[in-house]
Amino acid sequence: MALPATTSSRRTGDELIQAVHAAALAEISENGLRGASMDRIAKRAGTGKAALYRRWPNVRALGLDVFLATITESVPQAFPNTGSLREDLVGSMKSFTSSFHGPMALVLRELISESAHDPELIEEFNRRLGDPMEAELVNVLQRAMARGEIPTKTIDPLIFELPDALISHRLLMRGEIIDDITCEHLVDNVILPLLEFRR
Amino acid sequence: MALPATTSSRRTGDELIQAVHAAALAEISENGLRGASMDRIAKRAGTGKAALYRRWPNVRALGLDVFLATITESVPQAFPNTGSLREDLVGSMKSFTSSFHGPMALVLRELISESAHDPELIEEFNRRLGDPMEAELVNVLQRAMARGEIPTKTIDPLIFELPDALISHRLLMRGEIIDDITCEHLVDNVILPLLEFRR
Amino acid sequence: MALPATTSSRRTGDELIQAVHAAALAEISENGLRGASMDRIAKRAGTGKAALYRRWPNVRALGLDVFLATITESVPQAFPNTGSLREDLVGSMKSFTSSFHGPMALVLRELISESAHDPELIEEFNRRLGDPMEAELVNVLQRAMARGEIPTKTIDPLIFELPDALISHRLLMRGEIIDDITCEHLVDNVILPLLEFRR
Amino acid sequence: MALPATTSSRRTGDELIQAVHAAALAEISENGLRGASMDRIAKRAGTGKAALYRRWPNVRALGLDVFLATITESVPQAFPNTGSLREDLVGSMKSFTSSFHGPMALVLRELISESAHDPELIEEFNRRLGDPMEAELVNVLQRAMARGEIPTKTIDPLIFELPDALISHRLLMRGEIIDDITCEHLVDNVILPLLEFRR
DNA sequence: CCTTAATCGAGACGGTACGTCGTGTCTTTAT
DNA sequence: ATAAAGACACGACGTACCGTCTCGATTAAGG
Repeated sequence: MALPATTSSRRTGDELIQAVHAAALAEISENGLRGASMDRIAKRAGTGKAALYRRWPNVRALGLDVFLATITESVPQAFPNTGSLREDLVGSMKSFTSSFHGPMALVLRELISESAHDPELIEEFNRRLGDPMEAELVNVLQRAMARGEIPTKTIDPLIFELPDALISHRLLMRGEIIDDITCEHLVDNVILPLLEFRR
Repeated sequence: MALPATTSSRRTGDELIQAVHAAALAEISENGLRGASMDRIAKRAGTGKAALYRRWPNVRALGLDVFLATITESVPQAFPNTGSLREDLVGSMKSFTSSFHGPMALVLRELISESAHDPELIEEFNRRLGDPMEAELVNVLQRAMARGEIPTKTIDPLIFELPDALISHRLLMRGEIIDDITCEHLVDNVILPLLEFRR
Repeated sequence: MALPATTSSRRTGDELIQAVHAAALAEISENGLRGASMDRIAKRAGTGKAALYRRWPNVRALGLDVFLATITESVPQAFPNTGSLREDLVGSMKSFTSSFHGPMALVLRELISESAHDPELIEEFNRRLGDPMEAELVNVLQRAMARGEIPTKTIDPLIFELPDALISHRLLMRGEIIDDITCEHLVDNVILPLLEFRR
Repeated sequence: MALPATTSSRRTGDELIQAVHAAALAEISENGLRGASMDRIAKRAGTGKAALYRRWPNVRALGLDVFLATITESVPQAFPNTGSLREDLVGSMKSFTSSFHGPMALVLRELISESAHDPELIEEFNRRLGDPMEAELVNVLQRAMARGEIPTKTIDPLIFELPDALISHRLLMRGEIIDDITCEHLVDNVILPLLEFRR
């Protein structure tokens, strides 16, 4: 019958990591990334602290790992290709923001907050989420240029920053992920005008 | 008779607060707002922890107080009135950003970071710095409307958020206050176009 | 109509002392002499700490004062003179021990306990309670010698110590004042035999 | 191969306890049990407060532990058996009292003093020192009865209390352990007469 | 297959900071 | 001058975490 043989009392590798992820997620949801303690996560996961510190240097790194593991499941790696710049942009923003349900938004908030004290966290975050997304965005824009929706010229990098900045600002200050209406509003009234979008 | 006061061995009210502010500033500069400890601030200020906790509930509140006390000295309460919207905007942004020298920028960074865990901090911050600045900005824009530089219509509040969002984003992610050139860039390529500025 | 004129908001001298005594007694009953705090006593008495420290150097001294003020009201200053050594001894012991009701016994217990750290407390205690009692005891014994109940010779001072030692020992270890039966037992089976009492 | 162990940088169990005992003894000798602080004991022992609180709930319990550990090394567990009741009694009292050198006497004083606030301390004290000694004393008396030195009848328990009471009374009030001469005096003029000792 | 090395669970260790409380002194305001 | 109120400087309290380390038990790998 090939049962997975978890009769054992000790867990190893992936099995353990799953348990820790679950424990960390619970702990962070309850106490925030800031209030989470390695002690409690270990207790919750039914393991010792050493097993945690062997894999993650501190709570932040663990938190980021859990966050990204959870998010990258639900965030589509490729942005939509609708044939319309507006739809591509709105769609990708919506799909990004909508992937943060309740607790995940708060975890993201705390990760952003912790960025101020942890350059490695920023780096890892960009490497695993920011950079891929930026690359996709570039594709979206290049397709729009090819279609003639926007002028073929270098795009002011400042414009790239605006959505990120706005999302993190709202999240930090109000604790809310921007909703779908705000996404459309941002695209229609800020991004597209600045890109000299026509039609 | 003009005796120089302060013959006393114990400090009272304002005198003590000055000492604490200085101590807290030093401590925060060295260890960050996050790494600052009430113990050490008290020791530095030559007082006891009780005197601190009597006035501030935690390090964040103290940090904010010190920050605002320092900043509100150097930030001009009224924005410039040059007769030109562009000059008004660029001038006020520059004067705002340039008031954060070295350590102050880092303190601001940490305050923004801590905002994620402390709604009262946000409130106090807005009350003492954000709101007055927004009011001034409204004046600037009304003057520009009167002069006919921008259309007389309600301005999308999203636009108000962009500078704040950008400043805090850059500060969190890169630890830098945006420089004068970026200020001009932001005004010329983002704000003014979105305001439908003519001439 | 000669009302006692406590219309004033400030109390003076004796009036204040009465209030402090009452407050201290309440505080000590609740928290023990050890757990009593000047802060709370002042608060209870509706006065400031300065008024307390102006009169008593510390909680122990105040406690002793309250204790003696209360006790010396109820302890008869002179021992009985019944014409019988046994009756004199039993009577004086009983009248002494029976003057400690509930809370007072605990206060005495704590005073004895604090004696270990406060020589002045011992001194004051002896001066105001121990010495007078010893003097009375000497009278009792001299009368007995005159009546021929015990030999006319110097009495071993060790015997004087036994009742005190026993009372304090029982109080410290068990928290109880010795009862009337034990008083009689002590006199009949220890003190009188050692005094070579006849008949 | 007989390696000398203890190459480690961290101490474990017994090793740590030894260090703490030494530190506590030093601290108590300097500041008294009352003035001793967990902070300082930890500092002296080169450990953290947590390691102390993990084992002892407060300074008193630690003090008692140190005291008993030190005393039970030097106090002979079995009383002498000289064939003479007087010698047995005097010998055992002397050997008991003489085991308190300088600082130890003061520690005992403070422990007795603290007994007033800590029933568990009394219990532990009796369990580890008082009860064994009483058992030995019973043996001494039974041997004396067998030899016919004292009448074979139940002994008034009050008599058992007298030495303890006297020792603790002297210690509390004068800070002194009774000396050898007083021991003999007590045995010859109080204990033996009350036991109806003959010869 | 059996040893050897690694990892697991548990928790102690040496530290640091927390926020509260109590002390005894000192200042302020008002009687 | 002294009462009431409470701030001040100090330092101990007992708790919670941190990140490291130790320890025996268990398991996986490799010769």
